[in-house]
Amino acid sequence: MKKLLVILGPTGVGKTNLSIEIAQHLKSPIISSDSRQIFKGMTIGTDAPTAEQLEKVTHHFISKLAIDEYFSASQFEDEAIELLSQLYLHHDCIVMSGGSMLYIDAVTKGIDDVPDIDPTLRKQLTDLYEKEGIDPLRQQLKLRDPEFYNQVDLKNPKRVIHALEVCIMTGKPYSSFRSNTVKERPFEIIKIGLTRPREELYERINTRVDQMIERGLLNEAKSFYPYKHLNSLNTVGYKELFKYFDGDWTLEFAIDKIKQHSRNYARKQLSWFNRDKEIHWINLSDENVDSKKEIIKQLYLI
RNA sequence: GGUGCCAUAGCUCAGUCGGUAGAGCAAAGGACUGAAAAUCCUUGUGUCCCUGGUUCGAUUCCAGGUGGCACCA
Repeated sequence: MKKLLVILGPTGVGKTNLSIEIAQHLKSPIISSDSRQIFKGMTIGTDAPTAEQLEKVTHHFISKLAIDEYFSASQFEDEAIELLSQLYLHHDCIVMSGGSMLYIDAVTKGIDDVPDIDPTLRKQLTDLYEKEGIDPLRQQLKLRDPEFYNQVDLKNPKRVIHALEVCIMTGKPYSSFRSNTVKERPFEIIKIGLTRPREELYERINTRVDQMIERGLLNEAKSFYPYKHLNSLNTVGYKELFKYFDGDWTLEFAIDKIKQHSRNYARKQLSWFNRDKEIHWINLSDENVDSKKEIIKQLYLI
């Protein structure tokens, strides 16, 4: 059976380099599961693979979209699954690497099919939320989908809005689309989680941010400043610099915030990954372990 | 050297008319099914600077000390 080797882990742990080594060893391309590296030009701020690294191994879903293009975890699922079916014609094992939790789950577990949402409707509901708060949205959801109303985090506007827009769009309760099942894939999935001691990870994140600044993150962010309202740019490393460009923050403060928010993101990723019992963890700070060999070993154990 | 003000959570500070204390930020933990680097939730014991005095009881009042800031010499 064909295999999908998923290499995941918190930001800054060292996924990119190790993934390239593994992919070269397996003669596999890399499918990136990163919701921000997929956008063109966001290279320094997302620490996307460099031109040199891209030359070593073919990467998919890197610098693929313009920053104003809509994309979702579900689209990623469809496109990645389709791509995999083609790649498996010539490969037995494909490497997928990245840290976007929902994107990884979309491919490995699947996301339920929900009809496309009309952007006008989303805008309407978002406007309503901004004008009148979340209460009217909750009330509507309670009427249209009492089941989901009882499960959802009612304080989270994105969840409530999304459920409601599906209800309105389809005339059916959102919960009727939720199957709560893991999709069967025609390939085996091996998940390798890369980790490091918390302090070490944070140190790496901090120094990486300083390096991004040296590599020219300011110019990169400045070129996106006119598009700062786009979802793609609601991203750590950019949104803080926009505050600096706005004159709200000093540069020093903005850089500290990038570090802080990157650390918070890493913590959040770990929190998500920790409940996935299928992940085989490798501690990259453990010098007694040859990480590459360990991953290859895991690949053939399964 | 003199005078005044300040000293409380990792940081900035509030407060206790004397009964051992609480906000914001930070931090930690968690949730997560088509925006996910997004969005949201939960969590506050700390020699209340030190020593002595008054008091049943002091972080709170008083005295001295130490440190910081300001002003006057």
